[in-house]
Amino acid sequence: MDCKEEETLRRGPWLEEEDERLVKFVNLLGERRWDSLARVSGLKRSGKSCRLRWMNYLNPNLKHGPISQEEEMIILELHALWGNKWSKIARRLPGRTDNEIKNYWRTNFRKKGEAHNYGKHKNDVFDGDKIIGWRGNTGEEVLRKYKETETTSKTQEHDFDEIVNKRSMESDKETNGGICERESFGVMNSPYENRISDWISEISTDQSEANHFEASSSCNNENNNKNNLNIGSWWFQETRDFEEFSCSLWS
DNA sequence: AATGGCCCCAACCGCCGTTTC
DNA sequence: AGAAACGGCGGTTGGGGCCAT
Repeated sequence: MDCKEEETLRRGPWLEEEDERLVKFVNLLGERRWDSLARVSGLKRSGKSCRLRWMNYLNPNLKHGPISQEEEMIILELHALWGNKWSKIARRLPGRTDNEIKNYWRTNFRKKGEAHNYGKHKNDVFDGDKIIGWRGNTGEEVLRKYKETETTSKTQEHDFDEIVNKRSMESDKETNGGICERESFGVMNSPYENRISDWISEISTDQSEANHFEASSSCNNENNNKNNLNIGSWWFQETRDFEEFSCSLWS
């Protein structure tokens, strides 16, 4: 990225239309090569900025809303165990980001002292130094909830990885427009997330329509027909101007 | 109503490890 | 093998909103 380009990079809060564009391109290109994605999308943002926006806000796998008591407990326990390993802690909390946990920790515990809130709740029950009841939960309940979360986390990671791997293996015979149905994990609920979900559906529809158009307009060419059934190929094997294509998505 | 202080959180920064060429 | 690009991570900052005065 040259100096001239750097000068024109946008910073600060993301606009809704930028979000929309980023979602479209992440779903087309995948969550990787962020610098390239930033370039071809026409977004005047750095690759890092795009990645961060996706990872911390736009990713439909994210859970928005307040941290639950169980999550808070897990954060406390894991922070005691691992320290400021926010990403490591985040992996144990499905749908939460390292940034979110970091902010939550700083807001709720750092100033007050890590153990300050731990044991101050009216429902916390102690046996000497050991907490045996946490905010109305028995020790067994807390442990069970933690283990459930751990299992859910692993299951979701596994399910998603499996889909990604499957998609990777099937890349030569793609039939679903390259869109990974993340909402199938049941973690989309806010209006904004629903909106994003709509965008994703739009892309899928756009691709299907485009695919159909290409298939019908080039019926004289058998090879083209084969390629046109492959949506991933349709987007990228053609020698079309990607910038031009990106502008059409932006409008 | 104005304002100052505080809180929250999105976004940025810089460093470092990993991957790619 | 080495350099460059990329991606991940933890720390920091800045702005908007809320609340007390």
